[in-house]
Amino acid sequence: MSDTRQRLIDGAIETIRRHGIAGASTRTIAATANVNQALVFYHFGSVHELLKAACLAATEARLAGYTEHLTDVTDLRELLALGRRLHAEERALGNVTVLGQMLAGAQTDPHLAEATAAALALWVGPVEETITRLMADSPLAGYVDTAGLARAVCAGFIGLELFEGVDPAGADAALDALDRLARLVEVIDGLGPVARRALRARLRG
Amino acid sequence: MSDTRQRLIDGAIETIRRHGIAGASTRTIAATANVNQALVFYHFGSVHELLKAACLAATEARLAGYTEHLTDVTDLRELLALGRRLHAEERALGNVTVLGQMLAGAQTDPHLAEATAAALALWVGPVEETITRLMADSPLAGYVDTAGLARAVCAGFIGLELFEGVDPAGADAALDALDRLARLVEVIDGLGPVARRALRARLRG
DNA sequence: CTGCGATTTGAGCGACCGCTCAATCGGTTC
DNA sequence: GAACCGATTGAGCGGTCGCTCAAATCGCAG
Repeated sequence: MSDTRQRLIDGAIETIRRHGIAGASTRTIAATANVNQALVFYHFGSVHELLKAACLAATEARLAGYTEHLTDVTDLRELLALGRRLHAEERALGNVTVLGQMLAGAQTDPHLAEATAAALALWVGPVEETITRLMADSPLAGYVDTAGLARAVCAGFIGLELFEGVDPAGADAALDALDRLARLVEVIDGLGPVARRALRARLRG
Repeated sequence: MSDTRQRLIDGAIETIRRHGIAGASTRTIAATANVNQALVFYHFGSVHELLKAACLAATEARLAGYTEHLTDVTDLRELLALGRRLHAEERALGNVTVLGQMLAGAQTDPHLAEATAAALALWVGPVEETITRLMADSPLAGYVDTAGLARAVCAGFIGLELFEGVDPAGADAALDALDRLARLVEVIDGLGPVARRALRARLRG
């Protein structure tokens, strides 16, 4: 891996964090990376390819210290707290969430859509595994599709990250509310055998 | 209200839907509206002001047939189904969700952030009222902050709308999972007095 | 040192951006 | 008809965009 390539990717990530996808031009990226602007095209061919590589790298870096912690999670509230901590770190570090910018751009840019789908899969996969594991001995197992639930959780976090940029207090209140709901599920999981049977019957009926 | 003003706003909304916020230039907007480009600045002063007006108008139009239906909603699943229907209509109509684009842009553009906050408030308010009403006689009343819950719901929908542009099947699975969860809450709300007391005690403990 | 391929550089092309401006138009008033 | 005024027009300014290109520079094999 060329040194210049890596510096361009790092510069692109930082530029997206500071100015959003729309503000990530080849000139600002190159300036941030302390590299000649024409090298973007020598190494990546187009600004799209650089952005794709940068977005994937940003997602991988973001998830690097996250996926391994997922295996330690023992209940839903911990999963939520882990996401919340990561979310706060991301916010403190770089202001703008890269995945949110990618998703918004992906709505109209096929190049970005491809990279975004790949980045999302990197995130959704481990979350789904964790949720499946957590729900294994819950009365809700088999009742809620874990794949759908994982996507709902991830989508919710992305929405909240975007929310945070406009109404930080509201986003915090939303996270508190979700924490309460997670506790509710925890309580349900702690039900005795009689109550479990009753609940499952009600859910089926 | 000048006819030209309204046509520019409509053109701006359509342009954002088709090309995203980043692709909504004064020239494309004016062309879509069949209006001279310079009139953007005569009527709105700047492209920012036009986008602000357009985003607010889009949100109002979106909520027009929605808020009134909220008063008919009698349980959480209906609220979800209503959001889902609106979401599908939006997608069928214009490809790109305007609020999602606004939120993404608002992360780095203060002008847009102001308008986005206003638009969000238009949406969150009625949802919060509805949720508060629905939860009034639930065992969960007072346990979950309705303001936070409303924001979580709205943020989740925005995340899902963005998700839909990249992975439609995944977004659908997520909505199905949320529907199941809503049904769970419904079951909880239908608990008898003994079970309610037991649940509340567990939630407190 | 010479030659050569890989890398880097600065300049610049055409296209589009937000925005300005003098000129023009159309309706109202005297 | 003349004077007036809000609305509209087309041209164009300065600036940034993605991208190209010939020339310069570098590390290395012969």
